[in-house]
Amino acid sequence: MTLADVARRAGVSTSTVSRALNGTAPLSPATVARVRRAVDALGYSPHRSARHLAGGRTGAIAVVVPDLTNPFFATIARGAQHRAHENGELTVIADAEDSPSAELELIARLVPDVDGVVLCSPTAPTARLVAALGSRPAVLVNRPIRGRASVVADQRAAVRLARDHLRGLGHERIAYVRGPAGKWTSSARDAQAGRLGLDLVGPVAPTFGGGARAASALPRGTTAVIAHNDLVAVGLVDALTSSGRRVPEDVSVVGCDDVELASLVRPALTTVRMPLEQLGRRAVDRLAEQISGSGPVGSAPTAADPVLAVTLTVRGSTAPYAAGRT
Amino acid sequence: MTLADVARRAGVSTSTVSRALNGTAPLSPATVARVRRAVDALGYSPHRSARHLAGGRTGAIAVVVPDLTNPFFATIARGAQHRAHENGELTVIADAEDSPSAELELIARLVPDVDGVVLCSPTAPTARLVAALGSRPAVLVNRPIRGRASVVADQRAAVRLARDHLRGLGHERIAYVRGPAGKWTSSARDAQAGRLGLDLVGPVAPTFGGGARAASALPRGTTAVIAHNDLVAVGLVDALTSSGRRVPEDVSVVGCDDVELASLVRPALTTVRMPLEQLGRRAVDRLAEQISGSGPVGSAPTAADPVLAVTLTVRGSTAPYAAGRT
DNA sequence: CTGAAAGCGCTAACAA
DNA sequence: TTGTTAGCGCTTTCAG
Repeated sequence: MTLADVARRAGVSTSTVSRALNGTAPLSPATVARVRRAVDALGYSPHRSARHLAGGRTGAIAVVVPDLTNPFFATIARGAQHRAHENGELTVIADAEDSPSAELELIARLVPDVDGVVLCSPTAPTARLVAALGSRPAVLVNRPIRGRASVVADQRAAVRLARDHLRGLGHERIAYVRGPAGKWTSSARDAQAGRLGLDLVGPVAPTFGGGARAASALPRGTTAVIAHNDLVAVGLVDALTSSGRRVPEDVSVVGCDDVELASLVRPALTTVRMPLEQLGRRAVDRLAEQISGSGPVGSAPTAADPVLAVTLTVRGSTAPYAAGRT
Repeated sequence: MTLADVARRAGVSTSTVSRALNGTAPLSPATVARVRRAVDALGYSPHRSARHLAGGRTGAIAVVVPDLTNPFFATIARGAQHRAHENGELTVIADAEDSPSAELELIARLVPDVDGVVLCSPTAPTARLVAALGSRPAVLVNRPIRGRASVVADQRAAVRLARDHLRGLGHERIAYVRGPAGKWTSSARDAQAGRLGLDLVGPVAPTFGGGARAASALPRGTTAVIAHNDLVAVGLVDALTSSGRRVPEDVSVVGCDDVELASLVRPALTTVRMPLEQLGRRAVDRLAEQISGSGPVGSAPTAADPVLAVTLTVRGSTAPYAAGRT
């Protein structure tokens, strides 16, 4: 089943079929219809490699995540794959196993075989990334780099939402546990926390253990704390609990990301939900623009980088501040 | 950078370079060495699509998982990618989003572009899978199908390990919460539970809610329960706890899979650890055999299907049975 | 053991 | 608006 078969069946030349399928040149509607009919009469589907070799698109995009076993990233990848699928593009999801060098290697390996790349929270140095990407279509997720397209979740709103919730509950001494220095999401959230006048704690590792560590570093008088992410929040709650302080009666805790874990622990975690699947979808949309886009792609993003809204999910780990009561 | 460049540099023909690189024909060691030197002097790397188009391998394999956001599957995928990478093959990880039809569609879409496919716990009907795979190299993970290669974790040992642990602790009335009918892992575990004479409960959905439901269906006098998986176990513990029964003082609970969650909840879950990454690696190994293997691949697995060992991770959710005491 | 030549299926000038 | 003609980079007969 090749282009030639279709051409024969439709009574036109192979180039006409090619053009009809790719919209590469103006064709008479009649011809297009005839070709289209032949195509699905024959159940034809183009040969990806042939198309690629001949200088066309590969019809595939790559999505690189730092840690596939982290549902946070897996969900973004899912959103991306979903959207790409709708566009008829194949998606190659690749796992960098939390290694910057593996990440770079993956990119290098994938780039020749796809039309574009989506990079989720890449961990490699900016300069390296820029070099690896060259002028290829690419979109960064949650890690803006000048001159390249990106899509991010609203980190400032995340911290603000958590703070406002706590304030509304009557809390005044609110601590914020910082995430690992160097990660964009950390810096973005940390900066906002500082701006908001929260008591900064950490940075700590973005893990359960990190949360435990943070628990013992809380300023005296703290009645509420916002953690850099859910895992830290859970570790924090655990440490707090085993040191005799009750959550939420004695201290309220808010997480960030709303991973599944947050709804499974007791008390369930109040947390900020990130639009994960949407991040993936938007990234693919932006990538599609670049791929089909005109001009020297890669260097000049066509539109403003979208900042996606986040929302607060209130659960059992937060309660009104009531000194003396309960 | 093409084959021709290498050929020129090495002073041989392109076909010789091709043969040297693929070991397709007997070549004098001297020639091979010369070619090899030229290759890495030039930093040459073959053009995947060209190679594919010309009838060679694509140098890529696909790994299809039913739910990428489930760390259980993501970890298997990681193992697979890791090993494939070592073999110099590119890995395409794809997410079926828990839809059997999407799964089938993915397979159909990927199969023409890869040398082989690894299917993790596929959810589509056997007949459909067989049809979709045709005679292409493929390996099934945790879902044996006659006539196709597969690699599985030892489900029987999993239940046995849990039972023995509980027995050793003095428990005699042990319940087993069954997973969803139709899944291979469920049936394998359920059958073993029956064989072992445990009190069967369920089946319930493999979720937190399923565990909660199971809690109220436990036979009177039950002092220990083994759940189909960790999520169910956690839901079970939660329901038990809120109905006033303490874990592990009143009833011991054992999960299965040892996902991260198991170590994060309180009490932490005693559970059976599955060799996830190893499953992925072995699957790729078996796939590699088929791909390079002789004979009509796909129909006659070359070796016996491996059954990988599992281990028990003891944590806080289990304790000795001591009627009357503590 | 090695070279020459013929495509694989498709796209992209270049004509018409 | 459409057809003709070259290849893309590689593998593979077929000679030698």
